[in-house]
Amino acid sequence: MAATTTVRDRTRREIVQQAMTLFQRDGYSATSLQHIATAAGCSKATVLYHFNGKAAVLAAVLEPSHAGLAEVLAEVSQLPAAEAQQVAIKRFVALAVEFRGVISVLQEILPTIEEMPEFADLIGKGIELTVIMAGGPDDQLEVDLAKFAVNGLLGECRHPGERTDTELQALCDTALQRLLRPPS
Amino acid sequence: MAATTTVRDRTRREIVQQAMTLFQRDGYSATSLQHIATAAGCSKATVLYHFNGKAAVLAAVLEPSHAGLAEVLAEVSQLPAAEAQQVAIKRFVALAVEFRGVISVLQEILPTIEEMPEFADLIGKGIELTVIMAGGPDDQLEVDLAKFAVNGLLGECRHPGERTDTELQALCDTALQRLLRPPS
DNA sequence: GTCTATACGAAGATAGAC
DNA sequence: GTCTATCTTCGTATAGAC
Repeated sequence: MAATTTVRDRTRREIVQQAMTLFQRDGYSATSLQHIATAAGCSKATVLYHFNGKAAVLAAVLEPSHAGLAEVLAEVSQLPAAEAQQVAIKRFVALAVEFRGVISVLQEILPTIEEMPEFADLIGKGIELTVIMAGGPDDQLEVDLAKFAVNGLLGECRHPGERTDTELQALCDTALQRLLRPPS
Repeated sequence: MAATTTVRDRTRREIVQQAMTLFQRDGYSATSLQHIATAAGCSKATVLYHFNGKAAVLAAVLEPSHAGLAEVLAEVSQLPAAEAQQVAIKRFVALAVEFRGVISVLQEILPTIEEMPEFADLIGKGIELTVIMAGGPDDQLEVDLAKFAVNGLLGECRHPGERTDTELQALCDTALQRLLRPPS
């Protein structure tokens, strides 16, 4: 009941794939369900049969990065605090570079995220990892600086093509090293 | 022909005032012309008589911060490079704190800014000041870190009410001091 | 000069035929 | 599962009252 590729699955995947491309190129709000449907070769109603609204399409687009974040968080949570911080920073930068294409979409919807319960868990996990990168929740200044670093990093991940993955990684590493200090 | 407060001026100001409140509370794209008109006590068409579209309303909302940015830029441009950097950082943080309320709106529209010529100058001036904060255009790494810092700062200016202006200023000062180094 | 009334195309979303 | 037809609301535009 699992490994067979149904028509349903193929259509779904095509919609997600085309939506991801359009969201990255034109932005989330500038991309209509009609655009997605046309690119995927189906009708608007078909998109809404597979996904419970435009936000659900976005949730599907973000799912791989969500899963990656959850995996990093689970791994880091089992380490002692001092070690966890360094590993979290390294893993987070790698994650941001890997999914840099969809990060601009995340930035765009952030102001209106409150009314999108689809993304509450994604945002929550992001905050959890941010606290770990700050070396724990005790030093409020370091937590704030970690949030500052995350915002800077997300902003830098936009502008696709301006930088190679290697260059982006180097820049983010430098910035986070300057910003985040281990607790003394 | 100048100092008299016409009905026109009063209506215009009311529209801008209400639009600012709604943009900050609900986001730019989630705020309709109808919402603005109702809050301002007039009709949708009246809003469009005074402003040439929704983007023009936003431009009016952002005008004070735009003017502040232009003033800082003009002032800093006349200083020698080494001194300009420090002054630019100080002034930019103060500017961000002063206009923290509208910054989330700026962040929201950034992905679609290309199709909004109304804001080309605002964005351009922001980039100019960023380069100055980096200590000049020569060291690409420092320029990138300055952009990184600006993104982090803009992100922190959201969440109204979480921090006082003083706390926000202290945080941004610390972050920019850690991130940006004077050229050696 | 300032506003109300009305109309148009496109958006997200739903109902129902096949 | 996929479609056409339809609904509501959006941003935008214009005609015309005062």
